[in-house]
Amino acid sequence: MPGAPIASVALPLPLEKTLAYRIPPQIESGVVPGVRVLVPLGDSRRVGVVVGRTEEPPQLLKDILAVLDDQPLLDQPLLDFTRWVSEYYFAPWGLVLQAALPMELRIKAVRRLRLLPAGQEALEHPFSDLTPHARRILDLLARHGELAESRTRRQIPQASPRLIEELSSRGWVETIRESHLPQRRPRSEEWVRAAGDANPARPRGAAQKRILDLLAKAILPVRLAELCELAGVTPARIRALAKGGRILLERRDLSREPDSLQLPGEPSLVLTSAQSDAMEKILPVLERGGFQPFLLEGVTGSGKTEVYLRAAEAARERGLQTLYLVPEIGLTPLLAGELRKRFGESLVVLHSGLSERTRWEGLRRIREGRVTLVLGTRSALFAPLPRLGLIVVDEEQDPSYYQTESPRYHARDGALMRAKGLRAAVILGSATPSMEAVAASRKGKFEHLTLPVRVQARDLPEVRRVDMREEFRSTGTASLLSRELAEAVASLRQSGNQGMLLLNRRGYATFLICRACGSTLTCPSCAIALTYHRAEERLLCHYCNRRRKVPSACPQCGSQHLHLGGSGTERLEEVIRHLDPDLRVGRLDRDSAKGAAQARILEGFQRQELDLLVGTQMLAKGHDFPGVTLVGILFADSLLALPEFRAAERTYQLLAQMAGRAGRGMRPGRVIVQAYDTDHPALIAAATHQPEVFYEKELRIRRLAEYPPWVSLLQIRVEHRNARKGEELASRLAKGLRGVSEGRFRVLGPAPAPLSRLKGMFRRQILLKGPSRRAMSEGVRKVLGRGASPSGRIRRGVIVEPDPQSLL
DNA sequence: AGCACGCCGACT
DNA sequence: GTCGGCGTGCTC
Repeated sequence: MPGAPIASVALPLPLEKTLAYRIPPQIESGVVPGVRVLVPLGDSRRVGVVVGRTEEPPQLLKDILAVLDDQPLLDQPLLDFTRWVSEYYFAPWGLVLQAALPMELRIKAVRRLRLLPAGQEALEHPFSDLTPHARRILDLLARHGELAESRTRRQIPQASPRLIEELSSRGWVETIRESHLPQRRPRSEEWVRAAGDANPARPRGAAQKRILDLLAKAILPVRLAELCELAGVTPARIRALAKGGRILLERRDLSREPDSLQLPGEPSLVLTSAQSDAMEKILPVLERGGFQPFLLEGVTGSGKTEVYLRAAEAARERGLQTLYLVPEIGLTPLLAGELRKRFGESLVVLHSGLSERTRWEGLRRIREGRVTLVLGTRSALFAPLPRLGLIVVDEEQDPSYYQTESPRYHARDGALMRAKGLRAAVILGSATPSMEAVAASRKGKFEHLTLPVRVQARDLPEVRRVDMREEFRSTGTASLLSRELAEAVASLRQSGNQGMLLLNRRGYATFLICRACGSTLTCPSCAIALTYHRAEERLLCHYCNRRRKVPSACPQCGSQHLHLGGSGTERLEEVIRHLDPDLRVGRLDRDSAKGAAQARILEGFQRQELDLLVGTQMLAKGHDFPGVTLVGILFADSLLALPEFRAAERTYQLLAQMAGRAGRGMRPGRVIVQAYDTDHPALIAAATHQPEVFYEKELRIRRLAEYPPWVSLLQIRVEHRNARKGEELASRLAKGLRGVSEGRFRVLGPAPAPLSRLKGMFRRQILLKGPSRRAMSEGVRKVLGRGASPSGRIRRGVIVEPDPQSLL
């Protein structure tokens, strides 16, 4: 059959290549790039995305079974962008597409089991040689007739694939394969609005208050799902409120969604002169179009958000859409409210916490083209906006823009690339920019915009460094809190001020050591000390989450003299309670702030029901707390001990952010930084509010040590259950890479990773360093890619990370 | 990813 | 002697 058209289809599997399928004539017109198709693969069916057409047929091809969309889900530029991400980050194209269209590529392959007559007989026959497990399975199937394999396994855990295979080969049961495509054609959705009640009833409970507050802030009606999301409540809660008549629920027919209303915004704020200057740089770029990145540097409270919003409004006036990326959406309910006010229904919020349905709905609205602004986290980078003219990346230095699991990508770098392809503008905003952004603006690649002062000219807090070596020498004790910090905490209550203490380790004690033999309790599957959590009374591994009881004697030598060493937030909380039993203390870390608890703690603090909040770096993010006048940072230099080239940068950023939390109200703030290495540039710069001092020094260090932004890095990590085999593989790869490097890059290692074993896997790493990213990628492709493994299969246990964010 | 195939160690 | 681990190849 010559001349039959052939489509290239990317499947959400770890495949290096796309697969080719014949296009049956009946569906030919529908098979265009960007639509999903159902295709046969092996003996199952999969959903893939058509990425193009090919000519030469390899040989026997299968037919596309069905086209699943009337319209492409991705236009050509977006498709091109996903291909770039796939190539740059060594991630299978299909997996990148799946990240761009979450869930929609998944097809449920279900295996059902059915009892055959022979099986029925075997069951009834008294002398059949049925094992007890087999009998239970057949019995179950006899009762149900037919059952999904997963349900069978849930009821009878022994129903292994092997056993089922055996039952099937004996002709007792039959396995039937089915493929379910998720059906989703939502016809309507529910919206919530505040009842225009003259005398609104008082809210009962925190949840109700949150809901009503959010509604009041939003002014316009809000999607039910979105409100649930923002308030952290279930729809049932909101429905209950609606029953009471305090809010109104309305169902909207989606096929007739009204054009977005544009309400007059608030009387426009007067911009500071720095904000106006920034706008004057940005507006002409939006006017004439073309790729142009800006680095908008401004401390917390300097008004970056207003610049983003004005730029987005300007883009809207020119018929362009804006993508607004934030590190975490949970921290920005106020932002969402503000955007809703100014963009009304032309705003879509996208993030990974949304239900599948809500997200699908958001994507559908985006594709329809009436959306002018998308607010979202990392994965919103792939929002299918057809007229994207501006991308905002707020807090561009935030590590959560990097996705640590396949497909690995950096949303900030991706944003720059996507904008380049579309000839759009990018605003990267930060109070504490990444070294990369600073270097790029020095080189003139980014236009540097600065918002130097806080709005309303509030003073920066005084930052005091306390040398804990000195403290130990003078007091003779190793206390968690220096005298100065302890006093400051103790005086909080009478002054009516609030404080925050940052200690970047959760749990009670960071290790359990045997006084007799000196061994520390480590996780059996990770090369890491177990942390003692007092609330749970368990030892916890912070990497694999394994937990175990606290042994009463040392497993090594049997001694009972076990000592809890190192302090985490749990112990800090205890120390404070001891210091001042009347102080109202809250704790914010991953243990205390699971789910809705986080909002509750933050709210309690905001309402001044707590005097002091202790916690991990979760404290550094989040809302404004005007009552905070004291910020304490314990072990401020602890990150610096890590073998990480970004340690100083992260330390500086954390300290500067924390310092920004103090004194945001009218009262002056005070920051106490406790450390051993108080003279480190990161600490000095943060203490003296002189970012340029830090950046200058750090840039110099990075140049000497040959680290980004001066050179590019590419990390290859080999993970293997067997240490020896992992090492062999890593050595082979390193050798291969040296063979192809031709002096264009250096190959360091293989060496054991600093975290040498995690979840039972031994980890080794190879680091490539060089001026050209492309040269390194080519080298890797030569050694790992199609040439090395003709199958196009991606090697298991070999993780390629371009521009690694962390070398642990 | 899931699945089949083929190769070596520790059990009936 | 086989069961079953693991490494490798393949899916259009």
